[in-house]
Amino acid sequence: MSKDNKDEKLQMIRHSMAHVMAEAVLQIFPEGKVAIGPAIDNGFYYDFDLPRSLKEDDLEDISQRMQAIIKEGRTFERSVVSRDEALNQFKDQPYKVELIKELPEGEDISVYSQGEFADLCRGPHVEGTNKLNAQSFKLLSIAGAYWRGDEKRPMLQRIYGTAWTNPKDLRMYLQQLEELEKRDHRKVGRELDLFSTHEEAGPGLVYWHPKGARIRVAIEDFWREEHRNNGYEFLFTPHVGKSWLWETSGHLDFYAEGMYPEMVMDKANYYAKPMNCPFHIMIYKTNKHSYRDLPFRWAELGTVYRYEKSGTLHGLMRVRGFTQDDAHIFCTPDQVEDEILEVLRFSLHMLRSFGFTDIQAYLSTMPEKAVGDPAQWTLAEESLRKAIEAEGLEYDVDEGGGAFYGPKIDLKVKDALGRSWQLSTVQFDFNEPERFKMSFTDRDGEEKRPYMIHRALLGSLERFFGVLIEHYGGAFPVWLAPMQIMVIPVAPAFEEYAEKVYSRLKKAGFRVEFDDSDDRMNAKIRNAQAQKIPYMLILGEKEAEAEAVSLRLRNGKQENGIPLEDFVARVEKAVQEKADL
RNA sequence: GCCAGAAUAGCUCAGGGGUAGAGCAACGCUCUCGUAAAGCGUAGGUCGUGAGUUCAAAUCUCACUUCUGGCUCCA
Repeated sequence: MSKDNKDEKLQMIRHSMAHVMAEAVLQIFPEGKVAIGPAIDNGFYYDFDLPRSLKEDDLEDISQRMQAIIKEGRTFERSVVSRDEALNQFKDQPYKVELIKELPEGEDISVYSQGEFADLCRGPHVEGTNKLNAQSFKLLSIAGAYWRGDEKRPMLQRIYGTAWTNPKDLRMYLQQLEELEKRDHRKVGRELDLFSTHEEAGPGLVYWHPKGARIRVAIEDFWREEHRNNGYEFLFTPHVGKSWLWETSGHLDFYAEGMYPEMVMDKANYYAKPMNCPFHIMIYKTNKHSYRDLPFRWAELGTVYRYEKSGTLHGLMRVRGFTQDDAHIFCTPDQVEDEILEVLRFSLHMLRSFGFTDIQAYLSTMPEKAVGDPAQWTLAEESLRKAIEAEGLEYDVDEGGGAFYGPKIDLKVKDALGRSWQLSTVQFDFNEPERFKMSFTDRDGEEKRPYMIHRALLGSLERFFGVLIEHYGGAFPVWLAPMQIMVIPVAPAFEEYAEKVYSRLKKAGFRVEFDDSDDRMNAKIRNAQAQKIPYMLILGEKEAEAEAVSLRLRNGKQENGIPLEDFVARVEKAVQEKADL
C-alpha cells in the first residue's frame, strides 16, 4: 500500500473512532450535545457540551464502552438527506443545526449512522467497526475548547484520543510520547541545571543558570561572528521608551494589549519595549542618508517584553521576556531582491549550523487590509518567492496571510522527533517607515522611503534554546555543550596526573571539569553520563605513565590510551566542525 | 483570558481531620577503588498564599498565585 493510501486509511479509522467515542459518551450522557469530531495527526478528538465536567476516570469508562461498540460489529451507513430532514433529525443538537444551516445550498448533506448513533458527517468512514481494532486506540486527555475556536462562544469539553491499525503501532506511538516527555526542555533544563523561572519573581521570565548561560554565550559568539561575516553592524538600544515611540509606531493603537503597562515618571509614560524596530529607526533618523549609504544591516540581540496571556506561557517556548536575534535592513528598491536572497541564505546557514537540516518555508502574501502601495507589495513578494526558489526550498503559500504591514517568509525546522518549530522570519514593513517618515536621498535628488525588512534567524534565544534542548535531548554537540570534558581519576592516587590533564585542557580553552569528589570512579562516570557530558576521561596508572587519556564517550563507546595531545586536537576539530562528538 | 487538573524537603514522589514520610541530592565520618550508584550517620518542610468550617486543618470549603494539558492568542 502506498503511503498516501495508508494515511487515508488511518484518517478513516481515526474519524470513525471519533464517532464511536461520541456514541459512547452519549450512552453516559444521553442529554449531551455533540459538536465536531475530526481525525487529526496521530488520532482524533470530539467536542461535547455535557452536563458536568469530565474526569480522568470517565476516560476508562468511555474506552470500555467504545470497545463494546466496536465488538458489536456495527456498519457505518451513509445516507443523503435534505436540509429539512437533516434539521429535523438533529433538532436536539444545536451545534449540528448551526453547521447544517451553514452548509452551502445544493451540496449533499450526508449522515453516517452506526446503529443507534447518527452523525452529520461528510465522511468517509470505514465500512464497519470490524475494521477498527479495540486494542489499538487510547483516550489521552480531556481539554477545553471553544465552539468553533471562538473565545466568545461556549467552552466545550474535548476528548483527545490516538488510534492505529494495530496494537503494535499504538505501543510505538505511546513510546514516542514517553520519549517526548524525557526530552521535555523543562525537565532537561532542571536536570542539567540550565535555567529556571520563579513564581515569586514573575511568570514567563527566564533565569539562565551558569550552564545554560554557557550555551547561550556559545550561541551568541557564533551569531556575532556570522553577522560580522555577513555585513551586519551591531546596535544596542534601551529596554524602555516613552509613549511617543509607540504612538508613532502605532503599537499603542493595535498592540497595546500585548504590552506591559506603562510606567509613569517625570510626567511621561514609559513602556518596556515589545519590539526593537522603533529604536533602530531612531538611529536611522539621527542622520540624513544618501542612496549611497544603503543598505544598512543593523542587528541587535534585543530583549523585549510582551504581555502573553497567562494560560499561554510554556517553559522557554512562550515567555514574557525574551531576546530576539533581531536585525533590520534598510535599503533601496533595487537592493531588495539581493538583500532578501542574502538574508534567506544566511538564515539557512545558521539553522543548519545548529543541526536543523529539514527546513520548510512559508510565504505569506498581502491581506485584504494592508498598508502600502500594491506595487511595493508585489516587488516584496516576488523577491521573497525568488529567494525561496533560488534556494530550492519546499514552500507553502498562505495567500492573504501576511501582516497588514508587509509580506513575509517564515522558516520552520523539523527537530529530531519530527516536530516542526517556526524559527526564522523575514518580514517587510511598509508601515513604520511611513509613520516615522523615514527617507533617503536618491540619485535624482528626491527624498524617498527606504524599504524596511525585519528579520530574526533564531527567533528568540529563549525559544531557540528550548527547541535545541529538545532536539538534542540535552546531549548537545561539543561546541555547545556546557561541560565538554569531565576528568575522572580512577582513584585519589592519580589525582596529580588528572590535575595535569585538567590544566592542559583548560589552557586549550575547553569547558572542562575535574571530578575530585569522594565518589568512586563508577559513580563519577554515572554522574557525568547523567549530565550528558560528551567526553569522559578516565585517568589511572596506565594513562599517567603514557601521558595519555582513556576516553569514554557519552554514547558508551570507549577508546583507551589516546595520547593527550591527540585528544586535544580531536576536541578542537569537533568544536571547529560543530560535530556531535 | 477560558475549560480541566495539580501544588507535600533542592529533585522524584507516598501519605492524609488528631504534632510530617521514603529514595536521590546536601553535609559529616569511614573506605582508596579501572568504565553507569561503596558503607554508616546528620540535617532539612507553617504540606503554594490568604481566609473560612472545626475542639483540632497539610487533609474539608472558598478566593488567589503558579504550574500542567488544551482552547484562544502569537499585529
